[in-house]
Amino acid sequence: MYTRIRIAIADDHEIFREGFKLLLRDQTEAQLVGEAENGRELLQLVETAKPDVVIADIKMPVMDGVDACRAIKKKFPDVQVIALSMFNEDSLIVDMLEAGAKGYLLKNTNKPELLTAVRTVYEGRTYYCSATSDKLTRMIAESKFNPYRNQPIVRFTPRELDIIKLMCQQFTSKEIASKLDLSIRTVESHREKIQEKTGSKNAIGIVIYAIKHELVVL
Amino acid sequence: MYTRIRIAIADDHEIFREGFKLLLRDQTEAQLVGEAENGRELLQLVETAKPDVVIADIKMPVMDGVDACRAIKKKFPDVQVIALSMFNEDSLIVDMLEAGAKGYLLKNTNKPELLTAVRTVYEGRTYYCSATSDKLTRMIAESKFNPYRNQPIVRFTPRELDIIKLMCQQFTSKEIASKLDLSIRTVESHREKIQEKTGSKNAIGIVIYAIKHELVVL
DNA sequence: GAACCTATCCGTATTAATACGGTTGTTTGG
DNA sequence: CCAAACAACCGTATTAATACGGATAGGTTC
Repeated sequence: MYTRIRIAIADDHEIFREGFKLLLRDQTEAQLVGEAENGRELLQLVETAKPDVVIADIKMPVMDGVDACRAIKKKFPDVQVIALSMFNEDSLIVDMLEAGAKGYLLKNTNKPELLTAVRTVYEGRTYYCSATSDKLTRMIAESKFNPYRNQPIVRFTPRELDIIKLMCQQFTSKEIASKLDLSIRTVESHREKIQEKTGSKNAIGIVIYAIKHELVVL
Repeated sequence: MYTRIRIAIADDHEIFREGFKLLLRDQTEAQLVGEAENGRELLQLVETAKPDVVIADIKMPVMDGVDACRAIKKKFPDVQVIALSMFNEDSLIVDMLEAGAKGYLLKNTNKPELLTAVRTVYEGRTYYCSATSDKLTRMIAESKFNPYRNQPIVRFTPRELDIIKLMCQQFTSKEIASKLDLSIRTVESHREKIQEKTGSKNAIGIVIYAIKHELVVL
């Protein structure tokens, strides 16, 4: 093998980028050709460094991994994207695959798996870590994910985000209503809407969703 | 400077260990002399590799960072410990400092900060990242942390852990009672107790506590 | 401009969560 | 061995959260 696979990495945490750098040392199959702190930087990087494979965190400031992936696949369809995430979450997986990612890794991955993933997507196939693979199987089995009908895209209104954040601070609907100068019922309506959007059963589900999707900082 | 500071690192995630490895390369001040996946391994490592400074994750399988730190400080009082955590959480900070840690870093640290922390604790002083430092200031200001009176150690009974885990799965008290074959009231009593122990206002507080303290896996 | 969508808002009824109070049995430290 | 502490359990009363239903205003599409 005389051409090494060119890799670019995007993650807002330096420690993760460094971790990947080291995982990619001392082997001849792939080489790191650039790193980015967010989606926008990643786009420039793809343009200049011409990587074969991009490993991108899903949650990043400025531009997240989903949008970056979409933009990359539009402009450079031959660049393969591997999504990187803390959580093995249904909607995150679907979002990234929908955006064109060909791989999905959790952040507790290791060197052999990383190289396998890189090699696999470079060869045009898909690679999912075992937990994600299991999730996908279950999603299809439960028909939660129907490939013929697009999954609704969850987006929150400013008011909904206000309420999610305050909920995560353990404020009751009454307290939130008072803070935002609304009727309690209005706050409760928003909560119902959020519950529906997140597929939650109750407030706890909303909070867990918010944490997994980094809508709030712990 | 002819003696480099000897560092050992303990974290159950390979990617973090690799990240730290790389952060410690290309500089002459410190050198990594060993790595461990959990507290027990770390203890052996300290014995054999004789590090000056240990950087330890708080949450690890087999033996956590708090217990490992305590054991290290007991047997090797000259070894300085820097705690490493995802969260800037009051009780985690207090636990580690109580166990004898001289530094506290969040996992989104960077190379200069890491080296500063290592250098500082090596010189016998303490280093807290700015967020932790702020927390400590606030804790003292609010007298939440009274250095003359030990903070109560929070431990959960098996039943309480059962209930915490089921709560995080969005089960209601009624459902939990049914699953565990208890009265609803019993479950509710446990919840009250947990709320008290965690200093939470409601169920949401319990869930956030559980996530921060890794009592549950997301 | 009519039909549609959606964010924001709110009332009523039901169910769940919480506050306060208490019993029993076990473990533990003096 | 006794007192104290605590785990596990439950009843009653109050407050909060949720289900179901609907109103209004602003923007978009056809």
